[in-house]
Amino acid sequence: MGDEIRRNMALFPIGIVMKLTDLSARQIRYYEQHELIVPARTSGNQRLFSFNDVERLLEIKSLIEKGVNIAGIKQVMNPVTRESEEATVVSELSEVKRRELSETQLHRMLKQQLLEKRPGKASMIQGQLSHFYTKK
DNA sequence: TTTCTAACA
DNA sequence: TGTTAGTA
Repeated sequence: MGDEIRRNMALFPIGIVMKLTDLSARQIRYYEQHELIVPARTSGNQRLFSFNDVERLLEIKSLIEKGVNIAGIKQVMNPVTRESEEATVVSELSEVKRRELSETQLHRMLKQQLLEKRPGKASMIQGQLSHFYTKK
């Protein structure tokens, strides 16, 4: 169960996540306000995202593109619980780790794990639920 | 330079 | 959501 920790390690600042997800900083922060994601924070109050955070953002992005609003996404996605706690626990360690890795190394790590570890999580219920929570 | 919060032409 | 202001 060590892979669980790796995926919840808070590693990247918002700038990297923006490029990785093609979401604006405004959107990322907005989704956080609605508790769709709960990234860790550095001692300087800067957000640090984990692989799970990025995956959740991609999932959110996908649903938004399908016309699902925040309320709908909240009901479709599992609420943030233990994941955020674990991310917080390792935030300090991660902050140090992050400085040991170059930006390009981080990009590699993410792309790899994101591409290989992606067994279609989309289920049928999402499409059906979107019918009720879609906002024209 | 990058990120943060708050606010609004 | 975009964007800007004033910081840290």
